[in-house]
Amino acid sequence: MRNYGQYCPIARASEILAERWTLIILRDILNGVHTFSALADGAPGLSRTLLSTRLDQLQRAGVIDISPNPSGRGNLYTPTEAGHDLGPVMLALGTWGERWIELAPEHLDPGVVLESWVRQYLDHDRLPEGRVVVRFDFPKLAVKGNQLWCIFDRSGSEVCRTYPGFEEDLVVRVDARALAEWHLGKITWGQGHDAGLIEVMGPPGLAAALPTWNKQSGWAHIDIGERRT
Amino acid sequence: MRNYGQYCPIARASEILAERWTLIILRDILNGVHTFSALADGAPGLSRTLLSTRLDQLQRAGVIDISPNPSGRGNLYTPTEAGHDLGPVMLALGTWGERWIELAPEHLDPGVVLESWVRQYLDHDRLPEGRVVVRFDFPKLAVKGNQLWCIFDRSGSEVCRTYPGFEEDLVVRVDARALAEWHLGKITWGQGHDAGLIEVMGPPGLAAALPTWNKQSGWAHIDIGERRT
DNA sequence: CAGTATCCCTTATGATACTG
DNA sequence: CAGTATCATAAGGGATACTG
Repeated sequence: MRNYGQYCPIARASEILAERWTLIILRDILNGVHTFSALADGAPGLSRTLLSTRLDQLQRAGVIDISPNPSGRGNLYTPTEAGHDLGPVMLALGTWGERWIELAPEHLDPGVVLESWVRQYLDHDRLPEGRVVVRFDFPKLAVKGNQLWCIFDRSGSEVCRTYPGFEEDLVVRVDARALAEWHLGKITWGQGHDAGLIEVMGPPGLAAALPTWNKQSGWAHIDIGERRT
Repeated sequence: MRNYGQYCPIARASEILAERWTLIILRDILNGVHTFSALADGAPGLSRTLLSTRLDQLQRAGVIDISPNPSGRGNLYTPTEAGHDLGPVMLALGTWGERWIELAPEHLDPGVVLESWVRQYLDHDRLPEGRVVVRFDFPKLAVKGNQLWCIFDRSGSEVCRTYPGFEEDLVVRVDARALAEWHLGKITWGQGHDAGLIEVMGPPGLAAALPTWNKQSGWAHIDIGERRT
């Protein structure tokens, strides 16, 4: 049953929002991700079929608009006013999640960690001129998938799962959890470094610059000290 | 895939909360509904099997406690501290739902409307001594299921789908939407009455008392005037 | 009564192939 | 590339029967 039959506002909202992937997609749209492919890239594990279905449902529910992309092909998926108004819901949900749901190994897909970095936390204005290619080694993982590349570029950065063909400027040996906690504002880069969880190899200037290319996470302020899980 | 693989707090929270029925069940538990049967009654359409599964998941996620019911048989399902802390999430979600999701006919199961009345909005302290039996006729509906009974009693009220065997003290002809909107604080009883959507037959004193047995809805203050759906 | 195990079916979803 | 239609499959969920 897709319908709860309840007039309660929580039930009405849940009919639309409490579906698999829906909130993830909406989070990204609200964060400025507006194209089909970019949404797909940000959610590995979500099939394009299902993404298409969800976007349809959100449009019919009046939460997003779908309009042809003026520049380039395809559509643009943008929040309606109702969609924008989901901000407080996202904030409440994320605040709760950060406080109460422990960061478990299954939350630490390194590809997602790097994608998030590039999409959410990277401050392109702080990047140096030109292209910086960084290889990330995740030593804790099985050999398959323990190496990823990031291409940092003011005009658009991206994550590659295979050698991108450009020479590596830096190599970073890093624990996926440390990287995630750094993004979340739980630890500083220096703390990760001192704990031996982050190690950067390459030109010292560039190595020192890497952690400065970031914006502050919106979740950093949440106090999980009170948590008793 | 049950897991999003994402460290983002919204994703972590969604893994647990964004499942079918989960928020409905949690809403009820947070509202003081603590037994299996009462939870099942409050969610027609939810099978006991699934309810059982969801309660299990919520316990494992640390959102509720399950403990033997000291009085009576069965268990008590109560919020943990993490569960209590969902209050703001529920509030944000309900506020959004009330503002943006129109009350459609499929939200107006009259059984649910009456159940909600009895469970959420009824102020037992204001009930008169003894038992008051009220039949509700929902004239807009097909013959099947258009009559329901409520037994109002200080020691516990309930909804019956068949004639409960007690003589009716009042008969109410009512539009399900009007009743729901009254509960939500969108209209007053008098407005519903004047619009011909609520009609009470029976002793005038009792008829006048009926709408005074209520508590104020928590959603009443939400301004949907700005909504543009 | 208060659940839970089992079985079976429906629905949801992923893979693939396809189209503008 | 940006999706969408089709189909096979897996997962989710309901009915029933069962247990303390």
